[in-house]
Amino acid sequence: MQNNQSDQEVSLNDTHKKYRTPDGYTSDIAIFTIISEQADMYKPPEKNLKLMLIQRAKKNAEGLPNIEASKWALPGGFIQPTETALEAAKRELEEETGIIGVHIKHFGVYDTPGRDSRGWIISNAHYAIVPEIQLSTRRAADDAAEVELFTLQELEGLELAFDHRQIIDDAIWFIKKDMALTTLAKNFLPAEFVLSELQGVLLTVLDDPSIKVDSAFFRKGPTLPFLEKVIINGRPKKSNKFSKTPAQLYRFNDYQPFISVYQGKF
Amino acid sequence: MQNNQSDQEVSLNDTHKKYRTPDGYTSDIAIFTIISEQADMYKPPEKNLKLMLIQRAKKNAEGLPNIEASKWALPGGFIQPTETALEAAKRELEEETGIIGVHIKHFGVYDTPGRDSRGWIISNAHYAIVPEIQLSTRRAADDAAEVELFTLQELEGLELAFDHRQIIDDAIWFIKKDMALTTLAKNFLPAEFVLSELQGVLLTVLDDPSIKVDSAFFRKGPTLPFLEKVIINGRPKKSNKFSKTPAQLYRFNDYQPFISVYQGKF
DNA sequence: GGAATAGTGTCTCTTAGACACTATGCT
DNA sequence: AGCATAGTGTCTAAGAGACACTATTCC
Repeated sequence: MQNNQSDQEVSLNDTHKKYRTPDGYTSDIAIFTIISEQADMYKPPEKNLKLMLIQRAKKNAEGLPNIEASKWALPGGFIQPTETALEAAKRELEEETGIIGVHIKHFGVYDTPGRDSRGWIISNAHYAIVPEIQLSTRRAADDAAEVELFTLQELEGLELAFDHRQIIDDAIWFIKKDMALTTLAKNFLPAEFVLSELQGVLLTVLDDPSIKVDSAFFRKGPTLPFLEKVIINGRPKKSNKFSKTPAQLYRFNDYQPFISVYQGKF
Repeated sequence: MQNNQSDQEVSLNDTHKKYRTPDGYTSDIAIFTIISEQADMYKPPEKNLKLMLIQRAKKNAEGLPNIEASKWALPGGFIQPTETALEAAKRELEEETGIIGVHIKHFGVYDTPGRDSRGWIISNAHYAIVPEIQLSTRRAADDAAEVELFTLQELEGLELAFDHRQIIDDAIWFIKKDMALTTLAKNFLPAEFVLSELQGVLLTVLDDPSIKVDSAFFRKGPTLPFLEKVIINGRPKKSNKFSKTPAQLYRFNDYQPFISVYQGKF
């Protein structure tokens, strides 16, 4: 940080004669949510993965034409010297949506020379997972013209700012990988959920018989080491939220799965 | 980059009044190799994962006391505006060891305020995998007092500079994960190799019955979708390098495995 | 022949997945 | 009763892992 001028500082300044410093250090966030569209009562809803983007203003604060104006972009902003990129992402997520306490993960650095025509600007990319309720209520409050949720299909045709196409593609790849290999799915689910909910979340992103086929998934589910049945007063807790027949509620525990390609199936 | 002074540049400079820019943007590399110690002829050698570190000089170029002097550190240096962090890592790896064309992967950003007492310095961390021959020959040529290879055990007691303890711990974690989930192992092996070689590489980092137990590993090996037998003139190509009985040679193909915790074993 | 690594034959136990069936509770 | 979802019983095929065995080659 910018503290005492020791002789180390001098030697750093010396170094600076040879090495330029970046013109900006920013943090961008791909905010994902899964929107459930409840078709009927007692029916598992249609689930779709959506990404939140903002549309860049035509003019900047000084009334001058904005760069990459009216294109869609990831929310983000400059990182301050008193915070890490991840903290900046959390702060910006709160500023943008009012949401705190959700899962945010750093997944990459984008520093290709020329990626931003304004200068040498480095972006740390994160993805965040937000429960849909928090996001949709907030969205209504906000200026709806500028903030929008897009399905992965809708993203195809969109004009995106800077190298955000690449960042978004990478984000989607990371979210798929983490969904398959970690208990990331828990961030899309309430604390207690039913197996068909978990299945629905996984299917928004993964396409695998072991998930798609009910007989396989419902048999495997109860044995997964990172899931446990919710028991209350010694009796299994059940729910009717998506079916007439009461379904067992599950929750994630703290088990972190670790698997290997030299062992599994393909 | 530092090009024309357009009005975008002005607006950026405006922004700079509110947002400071970093004092340095660096790239660090954890250079790993697996050292084989051949006990006898016709015997699979002892393999050990080692990490290359450099010892920081007591004094800097101007003869002043160096910061974090005589502690061990990851090789690295400042990134230039004309290159990405990954390109800088490649360049620095070449400067440090003369090695080009090996596997380098970015795995994290370290930007906690105060991590470097000289200022706001951001480090991009990479790991690189280097075949041992290239590294050991080069090491002899270099100033051997400053560059050394350490086993993971030897790292425990070492005094490390800056936050490099954390970076190294993370690097080891990433290398384990990538070894288990991708075909990373190929970067530690010659193009054509024998199953026991692959097994030896995996065992330097992973501890799993499916790898450790010969009967499981040698049976699974030939069926792994990312491996193929080397066939020459319609005949399987075999080698005696580690055994009296000729052993089948394998190579990696381009298949990228993708597995899921909702399907496999634990 | 002895020794050491490579690889297979066979058995057991577990699991994925297919398919049919039962259970529950709303309308 | 009809219907939709939840979940189980049972079978088959495949795979993991244990164990014992064979194969190859050098000494």
